[in-house]
Amino acid sequence: MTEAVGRDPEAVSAFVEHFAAQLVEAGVPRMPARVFAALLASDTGTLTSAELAGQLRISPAAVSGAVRYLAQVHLISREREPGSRRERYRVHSDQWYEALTSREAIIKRWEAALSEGVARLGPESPAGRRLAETLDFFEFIEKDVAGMMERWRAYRDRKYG
Amino acid sequence: MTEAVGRDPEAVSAFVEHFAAQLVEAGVPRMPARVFAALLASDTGTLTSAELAGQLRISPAAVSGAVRYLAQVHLISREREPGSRRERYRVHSDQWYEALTSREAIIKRWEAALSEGVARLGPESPAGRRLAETLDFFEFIEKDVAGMMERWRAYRDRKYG
DNA sequence: CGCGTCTTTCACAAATTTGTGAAGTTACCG
DNA sequence: CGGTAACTTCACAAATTTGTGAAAGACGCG
Repeated sequence: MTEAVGRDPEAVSAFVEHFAAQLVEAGVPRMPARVFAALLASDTGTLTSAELAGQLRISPAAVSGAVRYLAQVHLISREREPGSRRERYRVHSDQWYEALTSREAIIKRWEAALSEGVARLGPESPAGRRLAETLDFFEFIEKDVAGMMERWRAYRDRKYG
Repeated sequence: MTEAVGRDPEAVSAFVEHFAAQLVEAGVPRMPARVFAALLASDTGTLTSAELAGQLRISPAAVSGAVRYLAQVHLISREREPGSRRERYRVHSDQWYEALTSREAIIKRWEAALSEGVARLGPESPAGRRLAETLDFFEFIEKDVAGMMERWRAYRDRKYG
């Protein structure tokens, strides 16, 4: 066993389950949420599949599924330990919140749907106008979020070096 | 039947189902998503329970459940038509995106969980530091989002009067 | 090149979620 | 004050999702 479990397994587990529960409420599937929280609470920010299975008391299959999900939405990356078929999963400690908050791909699809709606309903109809304004909002947000992340990085660099 | 169905029911329905599908993918339960999309695509921005049930081909019970959900997360408001037991549901056309994007309550709970995690794991441990920085991020975001909404309103007022 | 370990895939059982019909409640209207 | 239209609650059936064990697949190592 590596340092992964941390000094006080009880404390780690308490945090992992509690934080995961919040993510679940926000719409994240349960296993991915637990895996993600476990990674976040690990000292190195990385854990192997076996460590995750042991710590969370779930089957390797469940780890596999959760990890695939998290990688797909770019919340973690998978790296192969050289000289082993062991895989290491890592939180993108500097980027993961962007994935959680901006969700660019999803917004893009919203925009596409709205845009089509404007065309279908007619840009001059009251409903069409409402949709157009909504679309406008998302386009605005999308640009502004980029700036916000910029500001965050500046703030963080100043504070944490 | 009021103007609720719009000029081309086919077009309205196509948009409603398509947009709702995108919301569902983002984690919104199906019925609330459909009801919300229908309201968004209505000319007045309001529909009655009966209109929703008819247009979406769902039972009054389903409308009731969806509407309760949407009201709880402040995506719609319910108003009583004076002199009728009919209820009218309305999209908060100026505010609904804030509810969708900032999700303040959820972030608050994330912050609480993170804060507790920092305490439990120790602010000086590597994991504790990671959690602390994450918490910091959310606090930053929370403040900045307020500013972003401000900028949106200014932009919108200029453009739409 | 084949052994052993780690990971993924697959089919299924369990648990959860979803939407419905029907009964129950509320409150307008005569 | 009933009658009744409109909404809500409740219990349940259907559908979906979730996590598992078992088997198959990948791949480093000897």
